Amino acid sequence: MTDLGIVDALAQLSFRVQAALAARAAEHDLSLVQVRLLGVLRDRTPGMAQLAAVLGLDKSSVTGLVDRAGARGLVSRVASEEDRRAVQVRLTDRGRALVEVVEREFGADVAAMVSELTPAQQRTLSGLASRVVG
Amino acid sequence: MTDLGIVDALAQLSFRVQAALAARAAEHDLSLVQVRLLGVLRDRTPGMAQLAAVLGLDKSSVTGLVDRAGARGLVSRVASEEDRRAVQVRLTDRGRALVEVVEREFGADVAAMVSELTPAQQRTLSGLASRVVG
DNA sequence: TATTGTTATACTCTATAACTATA
DNA sequence: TATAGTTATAGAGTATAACAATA
Repeated sequence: MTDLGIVDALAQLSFRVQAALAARAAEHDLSLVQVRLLGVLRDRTPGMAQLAAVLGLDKSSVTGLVDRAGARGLVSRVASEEDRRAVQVRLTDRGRALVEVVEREFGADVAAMVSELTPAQQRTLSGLASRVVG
Repeated sequence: MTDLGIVDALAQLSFRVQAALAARAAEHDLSLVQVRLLGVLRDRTPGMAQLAAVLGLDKSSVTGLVDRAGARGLVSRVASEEDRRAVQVRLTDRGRALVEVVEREFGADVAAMVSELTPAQQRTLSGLASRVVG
């Protein structure tokens, strides 16, 4: 394949990767944002303000996001014990199971996407991408 | 940096790249989708149905998208001469100027993002990413 | 009949501003 | 006063279904 140049190559790759994730999410009636929400909650039980910071959203946006995920039984709000103003958002078992399914499927999509590269090239790509984001 | 593995590395990289594009777009009051719309129109004057196919949206969604871009003077609908049902969507001069600014700024962002890699590594990354999307 | 495009409707996602309750 | 969170409101983005006009 012709080299697209670093800008177009990374731009197109990012669209492909995001499209794959969005498509897998959509199969489970999730948007990209909902998947990000569930993903963040896999190893944390943040408050609404922390969640807003991590997701790069206004806290009022997160209210609706958590409302809708909660209505589907994927997350729950737990009252904080130290601060009576605060809540902690956590994954339900169902939410955890769902995010694990989506991640497994998405992982397979990415693997397929890079399957034309040799294993050594895949390691090189992984290492370079890791350095860029690290 | 620790190697994240190919899935997480590409996922995180794609979020970074998309976030950079969205941020640059937002500086000009554009969404990611509006930027994609303008980008598609740089070298084409498609009909609404073609536009829907390229963007992966329903044609009714494209109606609103083009309406809003048109209200800002970025695109225009031109009646097709062959088919009296059809329109052709084209960039206005203002739309073209705007998309060129955003692309230049975004290109600089990507360049900064990979600036910790050596030139040789950047070429390697560009080549591998190009092969994946090609 | 099939295709091109719009309209009506409903829902998600998002931000700003105003609000309540607690610190 | 400051912080945690919600509510009210408005607008963008999206899809489905129904529609009009043309092919």
